Amino acid sequence: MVAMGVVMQMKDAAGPMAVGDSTVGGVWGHPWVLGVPVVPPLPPPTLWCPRSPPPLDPSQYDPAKSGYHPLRDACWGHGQSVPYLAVARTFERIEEASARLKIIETLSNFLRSVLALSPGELLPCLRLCLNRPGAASEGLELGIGESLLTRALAQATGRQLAQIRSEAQDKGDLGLVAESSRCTQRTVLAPAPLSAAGVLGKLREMATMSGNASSSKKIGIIKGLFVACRHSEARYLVRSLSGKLRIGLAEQSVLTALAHAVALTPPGQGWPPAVLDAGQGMAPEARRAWLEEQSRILKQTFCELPDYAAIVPVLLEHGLEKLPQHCGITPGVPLKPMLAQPARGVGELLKRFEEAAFTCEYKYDGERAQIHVLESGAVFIYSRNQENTTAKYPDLVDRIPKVLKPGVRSCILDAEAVAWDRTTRQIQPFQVLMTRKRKDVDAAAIKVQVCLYAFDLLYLNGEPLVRQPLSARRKLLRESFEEVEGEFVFATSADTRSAEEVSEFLDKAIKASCEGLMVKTLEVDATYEIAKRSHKWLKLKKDYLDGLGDTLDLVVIGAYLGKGKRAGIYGGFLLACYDEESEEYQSICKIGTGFTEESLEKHYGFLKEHVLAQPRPYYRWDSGAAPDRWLAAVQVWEVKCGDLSISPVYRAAVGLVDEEKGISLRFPRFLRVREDKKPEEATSSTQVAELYKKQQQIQNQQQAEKGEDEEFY
DNA sequence: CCTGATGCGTC
DNA sequence: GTCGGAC
DNA sequence: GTCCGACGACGCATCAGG
Repeated sequence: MVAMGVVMQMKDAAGPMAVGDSTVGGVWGHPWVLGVPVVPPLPPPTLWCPRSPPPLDPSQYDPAKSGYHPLRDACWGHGQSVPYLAVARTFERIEEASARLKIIETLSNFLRSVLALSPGELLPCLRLCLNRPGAASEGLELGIGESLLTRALAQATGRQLAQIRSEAQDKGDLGLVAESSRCTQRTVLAPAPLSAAGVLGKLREMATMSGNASSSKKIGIIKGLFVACRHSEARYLVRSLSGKLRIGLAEQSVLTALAHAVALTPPGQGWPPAVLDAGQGMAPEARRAWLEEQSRILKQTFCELPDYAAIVPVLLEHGLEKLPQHCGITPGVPLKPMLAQPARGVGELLKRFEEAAFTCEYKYDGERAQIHVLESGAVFIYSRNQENTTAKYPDLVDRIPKVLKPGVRSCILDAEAVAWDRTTRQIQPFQVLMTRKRKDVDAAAIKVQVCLYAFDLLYLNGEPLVRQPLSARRKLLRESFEEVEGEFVFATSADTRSAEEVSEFLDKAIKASCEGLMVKTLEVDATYEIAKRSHKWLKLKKDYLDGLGDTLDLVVIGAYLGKGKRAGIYGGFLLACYDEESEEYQSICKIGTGFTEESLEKHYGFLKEHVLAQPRPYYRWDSGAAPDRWLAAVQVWEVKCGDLSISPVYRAAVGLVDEEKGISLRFPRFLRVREDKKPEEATSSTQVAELYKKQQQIQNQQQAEKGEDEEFY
């Protein structure tokens, strides 16, 4: 019954906001949005647009050309569906550029044509550009990865799987393989050209498929799309399916481009549109400032309502200026969370905040939880990325009403959900939290308890609080909730001023099983306006500080071929510690960050000379972490990490902490080559085990166990 | 029915 | 999550 | 400072295949 209730609530809240995307016709049919045909009946082109030139050849479409004209330079006609090739051409031009302004202008040009010619397809076009089939809260998953995609490609081209795989490794991009492979699928008739909306429709269709044989059905759809691909379409289709567009375009640039497009070529003008460049005649600086302001409006709205399905129809009907009147924070709809930037030391921190008053809070090692309480009493929980995690936390859903003080009718709360041991009354490691079930959780069967650490209040009783400073939000937070130990408490904080106080508080946080501190201004620049700056807060962790945190000296024993911008060189490496007892190198983690481009090139040049046909007999590893290339143990690297963890796949220090399992590193990054160390002088298994055991979290846990034992005897 | 591989989310 | 590159 | 895309460990959910 409880689960049922949750489901009902979710449906209710889906309400007006979660518009969703209706499937947009067939791949090649006319687009339908919200069940209404978006193509109005039109007289023949010659009658309504006498000077309309024949549409440009889509393969020549160039949204990056200077002086772009949304109608004349488009490659489709008014009311026609947007060719997928226009999208692919746009991606090509964007991929070629590295300057963001150029990228934004190119995308904006394409979107202006969509606005002028086929506004009903704006949403699917945006989704393709973002490479998301739907809003995060829709929970759509393609369920397509490299493996499935490679199989589909092999089938469509009639080539061997191994051949596709090896070419993909060489090129570092399955999309390029697809583009250069001839499709050998037979078709009775030449397939009709792909439309943007049609491709998105297929993506959404695949995302909703599940159950037996769903993989082969998906492969069938991919093959069908692939057959119809022309020019660069295959490249971007495959990249979309693999989830990595790799063209240097993502959310922020899409938002800017959309704002520019809507501002320059306003929707809702009828046909033919009178205004194609509303910025025409403006002085360059005035035009720049105006576009900047338009973009700010859209971004602010998007942060409060990150759902294009809700925003786009309003944009089309009312324009950009009036958008905030129609779209804003709504309980039940997740909003973008404030993020934090690393601070490399207390000094940097004080310098960044200058004279402004700030507060330090414990940084809890759990999962971000944005908790919505609706007027109806319904409770929803969202993750940092706006995924709906309500079903994962029925215990929290039940708990929230109990901690609300009288008079709180609706609110949005920012908090961290942390694993909590009720017996020892202690915080548990992140790894424990992750073992909770995620779907259809029965509150009565929960094994890992969770304590909520609340640190912000974004909405209260019908009023958004995001434009108020943290001091005011925090006051309301503390006034609106009742603390219950181990269930719902406010994040421990200290409104400090001096470096010494911050340092002391950091040590306290670590002793309390936290990762470090979050540092936030209280009054100055202290609003929760993500659009203005998404990383307003600072985070301070031991491992950010030079000379602090754990570093290990590890041996490179394997390498992985790089992808994307690391194509042609190694993109990651397998590291090992040295076990003096057995004289083995035991795998401990992979590493793929901390390198400059230059150092990566160097590593490739040096290590490719040490490739082995077989791993050495004295390498100990698990099939789950086998590298593309085995390497002779010739070089030691200094590596920094966050925590050390018990690992299901790595073998370091196996038998020392756990009988079966080895140890691995959380957040490993490359620091430098240790030219002065021989491989046998690398960090030993014993040392790894010691590092594991000396972690504060583990110490605290063991302390608690000891206490339990004493009580027992 | 069970198991391993894969996908995708958390950090 | 961390990090470096381009702007 | 912002934005983006390389890459990390790990665990649940799902599905193909034995």
